[in-house]
Amino acid sequence: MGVMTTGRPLRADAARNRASLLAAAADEFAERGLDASVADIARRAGVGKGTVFRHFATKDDLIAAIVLDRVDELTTAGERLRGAADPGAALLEFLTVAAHQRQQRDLSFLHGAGDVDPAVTEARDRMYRTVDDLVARAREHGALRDDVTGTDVVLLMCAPNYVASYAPGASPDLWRRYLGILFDGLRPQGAHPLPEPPPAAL
Amino acid sequence: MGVMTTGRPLRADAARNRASLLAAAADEFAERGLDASVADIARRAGVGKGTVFRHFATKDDLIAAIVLDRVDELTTAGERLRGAADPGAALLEFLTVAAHQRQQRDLSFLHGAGDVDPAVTEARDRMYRTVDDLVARAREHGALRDDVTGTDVVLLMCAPNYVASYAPGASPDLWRRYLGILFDGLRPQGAHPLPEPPPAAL
DNA sequence: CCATAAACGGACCGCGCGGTCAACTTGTAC
DNA sequence: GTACAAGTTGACCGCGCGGTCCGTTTATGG
Repeated sequence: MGVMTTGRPLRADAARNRASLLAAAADEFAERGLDASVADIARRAGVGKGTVFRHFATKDDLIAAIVLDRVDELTTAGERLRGAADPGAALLEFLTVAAHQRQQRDLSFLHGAGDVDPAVTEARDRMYRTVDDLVARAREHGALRDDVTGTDVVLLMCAPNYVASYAPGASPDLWRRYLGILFDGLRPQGAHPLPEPPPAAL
Repeated sequence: MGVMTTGRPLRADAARNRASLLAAAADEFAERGLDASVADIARRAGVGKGTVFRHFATKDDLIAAIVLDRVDELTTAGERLRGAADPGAALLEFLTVAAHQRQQRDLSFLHGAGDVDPAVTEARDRMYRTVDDLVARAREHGALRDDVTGTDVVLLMCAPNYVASYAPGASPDLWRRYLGILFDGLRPQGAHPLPEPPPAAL
């Protein structure tokens, strides 16, 4: 079951509620993690709990809808950067955009969110291809060590956020620091051989 | 409330059960995450659910007990490496030990586990100091960029496991690959200045 | 052996969760 | 203005969780 297949257009108020709901859910998940309760999300959006399930058949579908949005944003950013003059800087910029998506304590659910909805799988694949592309260009340009793959980058993408999320009182921009360290590790200069082969494509 | 304060020594079978319980819980948490149910843990250990709570007043206390073990192991490893000839290699070895602690999907709960038990806080502080020491030595030895702190390393420690945990079918040693990349990012050669100041001590 | 305290086990409790539903409200097309 | 479909709502359900409790079993010191 996917994101409620809408036959005809939504009524005005329904569309508004759907939007508040998505926003509230994104905030709530960002603050409390994926365990945030549907009731809390509804309250935050100023609607009844029943309304949530009218728009999204399941909590997982709600998550899938948010993931879909985020992934599409990322893909768009990636495609915009495909033509950049400096492919190395473009890859760094892409990773910055990825990590910058709010303070999202971690967007692990980017991978997490099961494949309830084929639209999510498809969007995710598109994003993976975009990353592959950015990685290939950066490597050709000598800005990236030649033993890392697009899959590596996809996996590493969320790490700065994850790491920073464990420093309680720290700056909300702390992830930039760890992205800096990560990116230095991805540069070709002074790269040491890696002990394990790259993982298969996701 | 801490790990059950034991007045006198445990009965033989009780000690055995306590050990199975700790092992079963570690396995279960590693496989299913911290949401694994106490009932499942009890079943896996071959004891009744009541027995779990006889040994650990609370699920959080059980977690704390495991964390305490792991942290102490780490500290021991760190202290052993303090005297190593090559402080750079020693730091890498320490990070390897840290990530190697089983396939633990992530040992995030290392930070996570609230400060229910003062013994945990104390053990954690000891470990932090050990890391500070290893970091200082590595830096003095020119094996580590001079803008990263012990706190940075503590935060980064779990990243390789975290990253690898999102590659479903991959090698259980995949974390070594990402530890390699991370460590290259920590080397002084070709380090670019970091955009954010280091976080305060945890 | 036996007496006894220690340890065990599983039925039981209250809670909060995701999800349902039938009565009610409201936007909208004519 | 009105009729009706679309939308909303909160009480309600079943479930599985962490945690409790007491009748039963068992290790152990003398």
